Amino acid sequence: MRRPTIRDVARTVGVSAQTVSRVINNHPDVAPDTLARVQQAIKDLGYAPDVLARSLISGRSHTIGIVAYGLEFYGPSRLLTGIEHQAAELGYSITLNLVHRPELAEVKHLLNMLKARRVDGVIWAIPEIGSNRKLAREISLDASLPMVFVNGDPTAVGATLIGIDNVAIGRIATQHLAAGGARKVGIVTGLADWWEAQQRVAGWRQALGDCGLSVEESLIVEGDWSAESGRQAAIDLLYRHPTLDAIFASNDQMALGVMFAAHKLGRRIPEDLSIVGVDNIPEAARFWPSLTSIRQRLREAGGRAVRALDALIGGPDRGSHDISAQTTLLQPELIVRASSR
Amino acid sequence: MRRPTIRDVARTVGVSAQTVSRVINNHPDVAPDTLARVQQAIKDLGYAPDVLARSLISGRSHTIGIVAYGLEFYGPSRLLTGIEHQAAELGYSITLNLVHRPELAEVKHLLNMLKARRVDGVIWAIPEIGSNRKLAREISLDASLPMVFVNGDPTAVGATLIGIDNVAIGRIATQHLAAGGARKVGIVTGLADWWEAQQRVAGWRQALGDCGLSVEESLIVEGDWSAESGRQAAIDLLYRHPTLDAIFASNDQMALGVMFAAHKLGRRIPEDLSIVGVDNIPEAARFWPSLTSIRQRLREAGGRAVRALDALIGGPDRGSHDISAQTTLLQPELIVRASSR
DNA sequence: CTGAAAGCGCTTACAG
DNA sequence: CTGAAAGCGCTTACAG
Repeated sequence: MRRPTIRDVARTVGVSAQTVSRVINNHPDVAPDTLARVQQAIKDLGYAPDVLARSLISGRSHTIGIVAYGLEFYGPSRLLTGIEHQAAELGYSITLNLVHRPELAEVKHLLNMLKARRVDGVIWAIPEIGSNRKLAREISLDASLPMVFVNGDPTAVGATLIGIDNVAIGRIATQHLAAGGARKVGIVTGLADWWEAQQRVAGWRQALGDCGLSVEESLIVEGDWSAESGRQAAIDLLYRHPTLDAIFASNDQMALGVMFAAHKLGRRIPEDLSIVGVDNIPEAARFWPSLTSIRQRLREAGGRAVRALDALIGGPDRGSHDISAQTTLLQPELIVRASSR
Repeated sequence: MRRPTIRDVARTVGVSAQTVSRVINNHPDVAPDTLARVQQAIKDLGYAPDVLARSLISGRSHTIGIVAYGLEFYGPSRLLTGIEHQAAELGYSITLNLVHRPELAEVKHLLNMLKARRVDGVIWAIPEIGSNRKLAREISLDASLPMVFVNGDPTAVGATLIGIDNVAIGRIATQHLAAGGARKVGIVTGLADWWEAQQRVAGWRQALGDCGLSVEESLIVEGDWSAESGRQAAIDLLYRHPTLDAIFASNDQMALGVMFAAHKLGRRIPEDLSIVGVDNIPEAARFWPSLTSIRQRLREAGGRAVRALDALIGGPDRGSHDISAQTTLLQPELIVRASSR
């Protein structure tokens, strides 16, 4: 009942284990007759090489470690889907590590575990909070563990990073609102310590400046990415600025909450209040009214991250290509619907 | 620059590798002085045992394989989060395999890969379509690979399964609508070949019968779980049955689409049309109007699946407990909001 | 309390 | 074209 080993195959055919190994690995120089008999035996016995034993000797596990966060959100889910898809295509398995609080303490422990599992590389896809990335980067360099970051500060020295241009997200959304005639544009940000949230605010500032609109700090309210926080933020904003005619919500869930508040307060969308969200989740088209949003190419970002990591790992001819750290920023795209003028 | 091995530690201290192994594994019978010196050396060198080598010899990888689907949906994401959380707690790593089309062909390939990776067990969380589960079950028995199924037909012989009572979901939703005075209750189903979708329809039928309401086949429209399909289905239903006063949508996304259609057609919610969804996604509370929905305890289902698998695998004293196949059905819960009378 | 030997399942030079 | 030997990093009996 034990799984058959390479030795079992060898015994069946009457050759050495070495010969079977050659067949498995498509080495040349196997007599056609031997080849056929070995292949037959492999089929008969249902033999499959033990990946663990192979990894032990080759030093490569063909596994990549994913450190991710907040799978209950749309963005991270899409990203993971993209990662898994591309990884499977390149022959990697994925070890998933979900982080609940992206804090310092866990970083070292996480990477130690991944190293002990001999992952070939790591994709670091938790938000940049405090110096957790810096630490991860240091450890990866120390251990010469290939690592690719997803999102976060692209100016971090020496790190390979695949990201979305979050400043552009804020800018595009705000420009669109201004172009539609908005004079006073509020913003509901994501959690303030998230890099992405900060960048979107920066884009909002830029665009207001460019359009000659005033930037008041009271136009900024922090949300926590949830619909409920969007609702509360909208109530705050509209109370502070009765003449507010547009709100940029940093994700679609919060935009939903903003809409809810607007309905409740009797503001017509988009006549009285224009609203733009971020993510372009599939449901956004069926919000009432349908939501103008910004599409991020998260699946593609995930796929690119894997390809970049694969290049760092070295592929078949390991180390032959010296890939220097590089940053890729994908551009977001505006999807106009009924919630904005 | 190479990772230190057990031999490096041994050499540093001046003992045998065997002694170091005893320290790592907390075996008794190590002289206190030796113990201390070995532990010091382990720290100094930053030694961590190679999980691969350990697995090779122990036959246990402390890794479980997850076969999942549709991470971009809320349900599967939550489930995976629950699985990962409990797995980490029990010391398992997770290998994630996303399936794009849950069809026959991939089953064998998938399980072969997982077996080659020497996973200790598998959680099978893709929808039951056709006989994909039967095949998976057979292979797992053949290979004596512990396997736990999530959702799907609980009457399948001999399989350990953690599920949600989907018939109850349909029944609770429909009873609630009837209790609110609905006389004609339409249903927007999920994809027809999904077990969950079928069960919810069955619950809807049961409840209509119990309440003495008529079950007409034209009250059933198939959706594909998306908001857009919900919108179209609602238009169909309201066209066929102008007197329809309630719609049960098999998930919240489709419920959102139903609401969209109702707004568009000028039906007031809930005065003219009551609506109930399923999943109770966080956004449901901020749909306009806020959506009555059915909560499934998916995170808990994930956690339970891991614990059940751990029991099958055998824990520390492997095989000492003979866990016979068993089924657990979690009960759903109605969350009443403004979309239903 | 401690060590020498064998082996988990495979692959990599090295002979022939 | 094929095989005997050594070894990847660890653990498991077996001696002492």
